[in-house]
Amino acid sequence: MSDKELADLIFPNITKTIADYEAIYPKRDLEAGAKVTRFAPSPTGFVHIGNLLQALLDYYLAKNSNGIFYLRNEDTDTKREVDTAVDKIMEVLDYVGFQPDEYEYRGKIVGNYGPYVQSERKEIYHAFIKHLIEIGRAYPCFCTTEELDVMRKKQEAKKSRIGYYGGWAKCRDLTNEERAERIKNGEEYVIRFKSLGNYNRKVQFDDLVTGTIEFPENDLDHIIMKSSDFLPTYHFAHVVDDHLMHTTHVVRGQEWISSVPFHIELFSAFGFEQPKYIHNSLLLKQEDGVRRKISKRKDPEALMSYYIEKGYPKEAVIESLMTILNSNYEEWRDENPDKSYLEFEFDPHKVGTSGALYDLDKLDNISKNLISRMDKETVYNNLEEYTKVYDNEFHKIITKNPDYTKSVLNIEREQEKPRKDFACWSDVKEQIWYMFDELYQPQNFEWMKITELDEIKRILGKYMTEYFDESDDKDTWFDKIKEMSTELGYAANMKDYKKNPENYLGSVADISTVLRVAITSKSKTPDLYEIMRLLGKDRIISRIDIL
RNA sequence: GGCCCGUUGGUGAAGUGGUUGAACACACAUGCCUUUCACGCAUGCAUUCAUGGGUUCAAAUCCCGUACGGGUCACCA
Repeated sequence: MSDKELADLIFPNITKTIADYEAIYPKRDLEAGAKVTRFAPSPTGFVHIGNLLQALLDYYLAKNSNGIFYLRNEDTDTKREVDTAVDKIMEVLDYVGFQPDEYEYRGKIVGNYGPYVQSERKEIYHAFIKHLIEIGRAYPCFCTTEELDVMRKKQEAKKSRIGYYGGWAKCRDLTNEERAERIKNGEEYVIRFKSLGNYNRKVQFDDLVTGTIEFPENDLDHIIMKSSDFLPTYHFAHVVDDHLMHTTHVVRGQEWISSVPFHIELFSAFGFEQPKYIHNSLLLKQEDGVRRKISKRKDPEALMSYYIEKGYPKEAVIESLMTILNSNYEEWRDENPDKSYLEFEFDPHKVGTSGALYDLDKLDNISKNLISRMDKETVYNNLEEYTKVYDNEFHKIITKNPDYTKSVLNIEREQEKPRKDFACWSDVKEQIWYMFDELYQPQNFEWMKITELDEIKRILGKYMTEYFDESDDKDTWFDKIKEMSTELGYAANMKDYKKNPENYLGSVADISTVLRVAITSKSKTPDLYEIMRLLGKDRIISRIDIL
């Protein structure tokens, strides 16, 4: 029995050939140097910050070169698949703004190289497997998991290399007649690739991050199609898909690097050109002095949902990730504050080869700087959008009078050196709640130095009756506070006070603090004059009257 | 255990044989400024590049060994 006949027996309904598919998916018409990348997550229900790092790299590579960035759903593991996973992926891509040029979502296919869901590409894989069988480079294997276990134990005992290769590959030397017979008898089987490699020889390949790496050749007859659902394994799907979709650069996690020799052999068995590889390192976490993989279960910050729910601006997340990728990015950003990150000249060799720690302090810093540079409209719009989803009560309050809210958000904002109060939108409420009567609940007055109620009332009483005037500008306003300080026995000038503290009851700082706390209940706020101006006379009086 | 990759400060790191007395940023500390807090400014924070040896006039940078860390060896991706 010929290989061709065996192939027909296994895939009787597959009529298209490799050549047919080559014609259906011709080379992409792109300008020279344009990169084609893909984000290819498996739909397990979570999007990890490490996944986003890859997506960023993919997106950047494509967009920076006028290429194509597409999304491929790697759902060949039906056991692990989660229904809502694809929604989560789309949500994250939408959040960071990495709009794929080609994708498939809710039955809609965008792009000419689909389907973009692997489970829908079964026929294609089968045609390619059929071809391999026809040329004698693949065969059915009937070994059960139990038999494989026994084999591995024997290999361990003999201290041999573990795996299905050489003399251990029992099904490799079956005749086609035997194979046909066992298939007809209904035995379960997988399809294995027939390796021609030699473990004692070396293969080299260039990884854009790590550089040249040398491995022993692959000589394992890996499984390329599973028996349970006839779906291909990752390795096979990678080769077929990235070839047909004409991916030029494959960005994936370091965990794949040791299977590259196998991928090399697969590509060459088909005579296909190989894409370039970028294997990026994992994001790590430091705990008790030990570095470990960041984990979905133990580290909330591992999941993209953490950043979305806290309301970090996407730009901040992207900036922090770019910094991890190429640390000279920060300098570039300083010099080019208004350029898009897509214009940055990225150097793959600069990507760290050992796992990086994702630093939340750094993220906060980047984000604070970023938000501090936004104008009040942008801040308001972002806050409005965020609270609409994550804090409905606050949303109602801030949208009641948008202009007022914007003014509040603008305190010490649109100026040379703006304040840096917010790292994310969920920080905002904590900083400005006292500006809204609906939220003002002065349970805890944060009195500082002056705590006796009599003295507080003396100060406030004098201020309200003799010095308060809504129409004062900032300088007069503060001059009056100084004047009052002197009158009450407090130093109007900080330097004088520091020189001879014993001459005074306290300083103008203490007086200001009393006013501040009386009006906001907080000891730490931005510019008091602005706050009072926005609150207005009536509300100031009513807040002071509570005391 | 085999095979790969890595190891520069609390963090990300720059650095590819001599202009490094190891950049820059974050964090931290102190001080100044200041009506509070921030902001801003200034200063400090690795006598040393995991470690032992070798090559060289010269090494964080090249070579070898050791230790440690990570990855991988599935009908998971």
